[in-house]
Amino acid sequence: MPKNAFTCDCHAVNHTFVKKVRENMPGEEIFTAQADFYKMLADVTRCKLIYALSKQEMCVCDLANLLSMTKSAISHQLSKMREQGVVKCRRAGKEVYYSLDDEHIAQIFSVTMTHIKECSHEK
Amino acid sequence: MPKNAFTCDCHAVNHTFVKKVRENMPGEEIFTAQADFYKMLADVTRCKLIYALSKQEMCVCDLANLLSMTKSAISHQLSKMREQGVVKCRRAGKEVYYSLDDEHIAQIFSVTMTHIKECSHEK
DNA sequence: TTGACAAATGAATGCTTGTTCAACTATAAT
DNA sequence: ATTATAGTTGAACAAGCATTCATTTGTCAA
Repeated sequence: MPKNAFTCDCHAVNHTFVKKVRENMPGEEIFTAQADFYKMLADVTRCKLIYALSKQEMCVCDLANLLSMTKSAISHQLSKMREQGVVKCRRAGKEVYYSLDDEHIAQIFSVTMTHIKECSHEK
Repeated sequence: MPKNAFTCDCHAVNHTFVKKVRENMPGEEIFTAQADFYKMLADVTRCKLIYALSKQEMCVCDLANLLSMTKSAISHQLSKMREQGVVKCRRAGKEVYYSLDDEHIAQIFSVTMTHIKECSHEK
């Protein structure tokens, strides 16, 4: 059953505005990809991991030690990040070393850091 | 009870690496703020709202119509975004018009868009 | 090949969060 | 005042997700 036989439940719509915005609006896939990208960054643990790996290639043990977390928790997060192409890994004996696999991330990261610091000044 | 009497459950730790990274590592609050910021962007609906408002100031009705969603759903999201300082609003008669309240966001948004498009080319 | 340890994995658990529904407030028009 | 519509809000529900626990795989050393 189409919940939106009418596009919305209201009448005070400025169709000129809507049409104008809709004109060059990216498709659903773009927004989904965008949201997914931000989801990958939207967790304290993953933020710390990205920070750490931007400074130094490290193995799971190192990261677990650095963040005082279990290897399992770290490994779960790293595997998600690997799927998304955020980090890459190489095996060296028993250890697996992780590093960043995306130069854009560090860039976006630093812009955000600046933003955060500016905003905390304002308040 | 301290879950980490030992900092982690492993022995193969390169303490030089850990020490080096820990040295200038930002505090917990910074990472929390950062993750919270990304959380605000990590949703398809909010991405669309930010896109729309970056093009045109609009009221809840317009946005509900544009995205084919209920006013309630839109309003809930906008109120979260307002708390975070992402959007601001002004009342005009019965309608409430929303617009972006943070110039950094549009910037980060466009960097990400570029990133997304580049990555989709690679695959 | 056996033991030890790094890392990965699947299931389970508890917390977070987006949307819906229903009720409510605010404004304008009659 | 009453009615209609824009918008907000709180509770409830379902879906998603981070961590834990137990188990398994991979690699090295004895």
